[in-house]
Amino acid sequence: MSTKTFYNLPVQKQNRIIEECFKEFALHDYQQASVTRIVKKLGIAKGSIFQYFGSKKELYKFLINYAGQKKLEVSKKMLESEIDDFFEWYKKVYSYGIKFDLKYPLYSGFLYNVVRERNYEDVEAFRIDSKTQVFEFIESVLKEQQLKGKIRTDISINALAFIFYQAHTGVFDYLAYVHKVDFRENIKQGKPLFSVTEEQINELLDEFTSILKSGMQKQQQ
Amino acid sequence: MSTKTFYNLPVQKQNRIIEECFKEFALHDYQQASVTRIVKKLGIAKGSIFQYFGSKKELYKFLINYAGQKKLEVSKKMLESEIDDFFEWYKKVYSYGIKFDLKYPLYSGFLYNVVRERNYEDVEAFRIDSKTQVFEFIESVLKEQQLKGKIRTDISINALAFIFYQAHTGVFDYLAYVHKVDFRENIKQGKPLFSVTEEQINELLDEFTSILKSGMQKQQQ
DNA sequence: ATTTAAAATGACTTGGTAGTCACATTCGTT
DNA sequence: AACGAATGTGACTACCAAGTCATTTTAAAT
Repeated sequence: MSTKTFYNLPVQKQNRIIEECFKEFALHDYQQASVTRIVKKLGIAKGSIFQYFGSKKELYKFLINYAGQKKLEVSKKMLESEIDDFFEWYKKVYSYGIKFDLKYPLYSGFLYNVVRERNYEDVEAFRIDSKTQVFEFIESVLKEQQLKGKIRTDISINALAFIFYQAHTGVFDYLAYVHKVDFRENIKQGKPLFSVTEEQINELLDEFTSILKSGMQKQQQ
Repeated sequence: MSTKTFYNLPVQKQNRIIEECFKEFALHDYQQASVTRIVKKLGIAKGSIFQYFGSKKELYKFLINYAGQKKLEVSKKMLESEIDDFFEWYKKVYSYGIKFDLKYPLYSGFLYNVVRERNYEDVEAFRIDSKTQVFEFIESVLKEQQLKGKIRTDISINALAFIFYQAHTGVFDYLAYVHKVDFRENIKQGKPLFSVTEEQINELLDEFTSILKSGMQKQQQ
């Protein structure tokens, strides 16, 4: 299915449609998201959206690529930069993630859902793909750091990468929990997913980094 | 809705029904799980299941309580025991979780789904409840350990509790990832969720614990 | 103004769901 | 055996979903 017809649309209409789709898929998982509801809200015919994207599944893929592209744009420079101090770099990765959320709350909310999507029959495969990519990237960075002697050699990179991955996907849950934020409500109202100050973010990052760096155990004096 | 009629059934039939329900809800999330499919597989009338449990939602709640009860049974002694060495205790908590899985793979697989359920309108509330309970338990243990001087005082218990919670719910994902296990396939075939040796489990626990205990940073010699 | 191609439309099909309820069957008690 | 209560049944309702497609509308080209 080509999205030729869609791209012939006036850019403004394209954006309206995209926004509404993101909203629907940010508020519901794949299965519960309804194309019928999207077209009703947009006031366009049902046939149109299928003309533009072919099927619900292809629409979903389109949105993943679209949001992924935006995310890449924001974090590209950061990902390419040399890693001097690993933990400082790691903090930066986080804060970029949070900046992306502040800039594109809808895409961020959508990706939050994608990562947690568990609809095996239909779309689990895309999710696994993107997970593997992120995972392997983390692994490669950690291996490099281990070679440089920055990381203990008696723990498996696998386990470590997993902790990082978990922390990475879990940071939003943590913020939601601590600051009692209701993502869905904010998405509904077109607000940013959460409102935290730069300070609060840094505090959080310092804590997480410190735990991972030196452990939680009280040092003997 | 009372489950009186259900409990009047021969125990064997009760168990058959419960097993099939767990299977359905372990293989699908709340929304995609189908009562129609359950009754078809059981070869009983649709009306019966509604007579037993009232509604899909109440059936779901019943299953949560049922599996939760079983889990409690397995881990009760462990949870009540004095915490001598925290990290050893923590390892025990994990291994009990894994033992529960080996003993009751179906319930374990079901609870895996419950924790990840994101169907806000219907059942998210139960999930939040159980999450808060686990979370607060972890927090209380950590606070106690901090008072005993076993844990650094310069990191927030909140953040730490979150890492533990994440690790707790994530350990199955990790095992699935590392050992390339397909939970769903195993559930379908009535097998345990995964087959790992005691050794492999201990290795894993040692790694995770070690990272959390002393951090990932290479110590200066 | 006419022709033609592209785009928009929404009633319709197909297939799924949870839940209902009038009726049939079974079971325990007198 | 007869009665009455408890239990089992499955066709049925009401609903909503994705996707289709003959028809209409719009826009562009001649």
